[in-house]
Order: sequence, then structure tokens, then C-alpha cells
Amino acid sequence: MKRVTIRDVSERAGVSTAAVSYVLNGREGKVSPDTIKKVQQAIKELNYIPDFSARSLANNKSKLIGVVIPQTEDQSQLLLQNPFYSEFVCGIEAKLRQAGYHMILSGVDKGDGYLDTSMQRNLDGAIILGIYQESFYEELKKVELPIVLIDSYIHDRSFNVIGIDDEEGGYLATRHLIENGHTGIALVTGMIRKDGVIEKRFLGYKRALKEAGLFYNADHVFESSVTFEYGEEAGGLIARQFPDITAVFATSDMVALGVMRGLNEAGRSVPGDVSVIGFDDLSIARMSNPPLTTVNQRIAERGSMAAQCLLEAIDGTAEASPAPILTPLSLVVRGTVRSLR
Amino acid sequence: MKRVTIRDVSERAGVSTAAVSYVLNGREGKVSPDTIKKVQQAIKELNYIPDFSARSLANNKSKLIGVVIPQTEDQSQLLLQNPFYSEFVCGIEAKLRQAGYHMILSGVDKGDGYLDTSMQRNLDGAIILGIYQESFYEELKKVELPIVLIDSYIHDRSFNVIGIDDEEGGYLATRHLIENGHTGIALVTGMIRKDGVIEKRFLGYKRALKEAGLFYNADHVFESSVTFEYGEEAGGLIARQFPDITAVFATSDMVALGVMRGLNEAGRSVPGDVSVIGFDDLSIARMSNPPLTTVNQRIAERGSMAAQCLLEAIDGTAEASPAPILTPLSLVVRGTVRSLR
DNA sequence: GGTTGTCAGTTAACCGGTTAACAATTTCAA
DNA sequence: TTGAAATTGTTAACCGGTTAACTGACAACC
Repeated sequence: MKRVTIRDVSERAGVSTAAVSYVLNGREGKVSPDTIKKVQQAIKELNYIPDFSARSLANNKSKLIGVVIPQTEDQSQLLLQNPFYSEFVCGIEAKLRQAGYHMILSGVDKGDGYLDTSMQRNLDGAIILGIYQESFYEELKKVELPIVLIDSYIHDRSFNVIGIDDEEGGYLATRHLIENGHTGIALVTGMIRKDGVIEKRFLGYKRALKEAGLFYNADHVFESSVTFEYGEEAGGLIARQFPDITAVFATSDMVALGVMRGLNEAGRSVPGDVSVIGFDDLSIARMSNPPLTTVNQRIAERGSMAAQCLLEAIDGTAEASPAPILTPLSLVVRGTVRSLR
Repeated sequence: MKRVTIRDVSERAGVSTAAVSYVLNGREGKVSPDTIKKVQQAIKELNYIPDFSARSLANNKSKLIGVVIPQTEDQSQLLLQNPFYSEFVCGIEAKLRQAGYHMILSGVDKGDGYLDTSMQRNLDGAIILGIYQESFYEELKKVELPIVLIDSYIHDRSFNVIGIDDEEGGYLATRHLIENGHTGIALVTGMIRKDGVIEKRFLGYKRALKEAGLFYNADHVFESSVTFEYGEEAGGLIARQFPDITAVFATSDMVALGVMRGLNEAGRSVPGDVSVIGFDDLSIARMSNPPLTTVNQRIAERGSMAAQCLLEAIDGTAEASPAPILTPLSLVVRGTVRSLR
């Protein structure tokens, strides 16, 4: 069946295509109430749906937002299995849809980078999540494309950033353990990058220790990748070789679950023998056994904020390069931290 | 900076835009090797990237695939937090990207349905996942759009379907419990719809019971929604009111985790007091404590197959309306089923 | 009365590709 | 030698919108 075009509508309404276009785009003062009515009538009768490709071609606005998340090592799949990313995507999509935008989800392929997609699809903007390759950002700077970063350490004000106070988060988690009487506190974490979010949590961890008069022991820091498997490994290590460790702060819930598994496998119970606190408050945190105590960072809400921020940047409502927006954190006490008092 | 167009390329290469277009689209025998070389050279030098909007407008192919997944009750967010969906999306995206397509992820809004998106964006096809509204499918039939359904019970051959043998899956899970000496076996499940996947698993459950000479007890079937919360409720109920139940088959891993929590809260241990088997083998299944025994259905792989199937339908390689493709299932034995022997 | 301004609407070029129809040249068979 | 067919390339219309520039009609002002 033939597509209904703006010309069909204009004929039916007895006006020009320009008039229809003006009605469609709500152009003030270009068209009389009478005409508006006729056009709307015709649109309804013909069940007219505008073609975004044509629109995009004509005015260079695609109503399409790129959302970039990390991929698996082998570049074959998006890391969407990881609830951290999927929950962000949920929040982002909700806000975009509400504003009449669609989302194109993708990763960054090595080599061609992201510019291809961005150019091919005429993206109106992009939200970047969890990508830490300098070169990628250098590339992005060359394009004039509104961009919002989430949790990125590129704080040179070239892009909008929606972040959290990671230092405070690390502090909060560690202090909670200390308040419960723990003194041998391990940190299990992903790679500590200069100025990265994890480094900040690490700093918060050290601040809490110091504040409590505890000695910082570098041996108690287990640094690797942010995966369940690595957490498991670290948990096993702790169980076997560090009897003085009674509590673990994992900088991500996935890792925390891994730590719990590792401890369990080595015959230690959580929180009976060792307490564990996570970070993120993913939806799986409340499903673990026992349910995981963690630091909530309202992921979906932040995703939604990022989208909002991007939309404002797109229609110029927003400041050019504001300070990073930091959303509040809160401790969620569940069942993996035992009081030693 | 001005966009590089096909005209820029044609000038640089000293040929017509048609020639460039033919090179771009690999048109056989329309262009000499010499010209191909010149054009490719020009493309490289100018760093030309074609505009998909223009392309879509001209030949009515958008290289865009719609992926539809369920939303939360209040229609505000996609159900992407649920790993079941996000793992499917991963598999789908991987295959699509590989074939040069992009994905537009969305839900079905009540009212306007999906046609708006489909028409606006000139989608080349769609993959539908976990949507059970009759009206939605009726609407889809009206559009001539290649479509692949995943796990849908609309088996009237209007659409391609990628499914699993749910009856067999239900049988597999239940038999595993029986083989381990269980006789009081509960079924905790989402809503049992006529001809739906869950009904089939239910049928498999009954078949296994019958085969083993066990009595089917309708009181042992707990039917509600597919959520952690409901599983928790059912788990509590089982612990308090059904002492003769020693094993639970939950038709989804999320529910299984909920059941475990409910049992734990009521003071029962898994698998010490009650055994639990799930379904899906989500990535979180191996992270639970103890790790969840379940039925694997290779979700990401199936997503990838669905995408493959759709791509074939799009370029006419595939059969018109083949029988549903069923992918194999397998039992994954972990730590939540105890042998009573 | 003539000039200017405002309002409502139209015309037609343009966005960046694709492709049917045609043209020029070469190849080859009769 | 002539005509047909194949090869390679170009021209220009078209996809479905947007929008700058223009037109007419009418009102307001000096």
C-alpha cells in the first residue's frame, strides 16, 4: 500500500504542502486557525505519518540519539548483560521516548570509532557510558555533536557530565563497615585509573580509614576487573590468606556478589565470618542471598537526567559547559554487614 | 564543517554521481575497475560517509530494525532491567551490527501501537519479544513488514518464530527433581496463558509427574507474575503451609531467586530443606548463592538467530512462513537441588 | 491617496542519495 | 561492411519533507 505523503494531505485539505508542514511543526503565526483545523482533519482522515528520513534530510535533525556502552573483550557483544548498563539504558530510553526521540544503542568498534554511526545516522546527540579510551574522546571533540558523559573521568569541560560523588560513596561504604566495628577492611575493585571513578572511591575508602585512626594496608587492596569472576577470585584469596580481614568493600555489586561466592566456596559465611558491602544498588543486589548491603546511586534516574541534559543541550537551553552534575548517594542497609559490637 | 556529499566525491573522481552510487552499492557490471579505483580513492581522500536518511528516502531501506520488548506496568520504562530481555537484546544487536544494521529499541505504547515508530522510521523489519497483546499482532499483520517473534504463542504462521521446546523444558526440569528423589514438587510460575510458553512448561511438568507415577496436585501450582517479588511470596507460602513440598520448579530464574529468598526468610535452607530449579539460565543464575540449577535456553544465541532469520526474510532468502525454529535446551546442574536418595 | 506593515498562504529550490532511461563506444557475428 | 549486442557511463527525475522568498489582501498611518 502506497505511503501517504504530505502532498496527499495538502491536496485533501486544499492547501499547499508548506501550510501542512507549518501545521505539523507548530509554526506560530504562519497559519490561521481555520487552516489548522482543515489540515488536522485531513491528517486524521488519511492517517498520515510523517517520514523521519525525509525530515532528517531536509532539516538535519534526526530525532535520533546514540547511546554508547562498552562491549565484551572480543568486541562481539554489548555489555548489556551487565545490569549496571542496562539499568542506565532504561532510564535514558524512558526520557528520550517521552521527548519523541529514539535511541540507537551501540558499542565503540576499534578502528572506525563512532564517527561512522554518528554521521551515517545524523545523530542529534550522544550519551556515552563507561568508555575510557582517550582516543575515542579526542575523536568526538572533532565533531560538533552534543554529548553527555556518564561517569567519565574526562573532566576537561568539553562535555557535559552526569556523575556522582564517588569519593563520598567510597567513604560512606567504608565508614559503614567501621561503624559496625570492622577494622580489617579489604577493597576489591576494578582497575584504579588516574582521576577515574574508582580512584575516587579508593580515596574515600582511605579517608574513612584515616578518620577512624585505622592503618591503610596496601595488601588489602585487590585491584582487577569489574566482574563476578574476579570478585570470586578475590573472595577466595581473602578467605585463605587474610584471616585479619573481616569486611570487604567491593566497588561494584557484581564484584561483591563474586566476593561472596568466593568466600562461601572457601567455607566462610557472609556476614557471619566476613561482611561485604557493594556499590551501585543494582536490582540484583536485593535478590542476592543474603541481600546485599550497598551504596545506591539511582542508576535509572541518572540515566534519565543524562537524557534530559542532552536534550537541553540540543535545543540550546543548557549552559555550554557546566560543571559536572553530581547526584546524591545513599547507603542501603540489607543483610551482608554484621555488627562486631 | 560542511558535510561531504556524493557530489563532492563525484567531482573529485571526475565521474557522475551515478557512478559513485554504483560503486558504493557494488553494482555488478555497471562500472569499470578503473572507475572503481578512482571513486574509492576520492572517498578515502574526502573521508566520505554516506547519509542513511537520504539513502532511506531514495530506496526505502533504512537499515534499521525495530526491537520491541515489554515495559513496566506504568509504561514508563522498558523491562530491560530484566536480564532475560537484556540478554536477548545483546544477541540481537551483535548480529545486526555485523550486518550493518542498527537497532531501535522500544516498547509498545498503549493506543498508538507500534505502527507510528515503524512508519516514521521506515523500519526494514522488527523483532518482537515477550508481547502478548492480541491487538498488537493484529495491527502488525496489516503492515507488510518482515517480523520475527521470539517466544510468542501466535503460532498461526503469519510470522517467523524462534522458540524453544517449552514442554520439553518443563519436563527436563521436573524430571531432574524426580530423579533426585523428590515427590512433593511445586510449580511456581507466571500466568498460564492458553498456548503460551508457560502453559507448555506446565504441561511438561505434568508429563514428568505422570511418567513417574506421581499424583498431580493443583494446590502445588503457584501462578502469578514473573517477578522476584512474587517468587518470594510463593517461597514463603510454601515454607509455612506446604511441609510436603521438598522441591520447587520455577519457570524463570528471577522467580527462582525469589522463591529462594522467601524460603530463606521463613527459615528454610536451599537446598538443605527445599530444592529449587529455575529456567532460562540467566547470567545471574550462576551468581546466586548457592548457584542456581536451571534449564539453559541459550538466550543470546537465540537472539542472534532471530536477527539472522529476520535478515534473511528481509532480503528474501528465507521461506515465507516456515515452521517455528526450536533451539535446543540443556540442564545446568549447579547447587540448588539436593538428592534425597 | 500613497506608503508601509502585517497576516496568511504559495512557490519552488533544496537536503543527499538512487536509478530508469538514454548515449557513446567498443566488440563481435554475419 | 553493417548491424546487433555488450560495456560503461551520464542525465535528470524522484524519494518526502522544509523553508526562504515571494505574493496578495487588507489595515493603519501620515
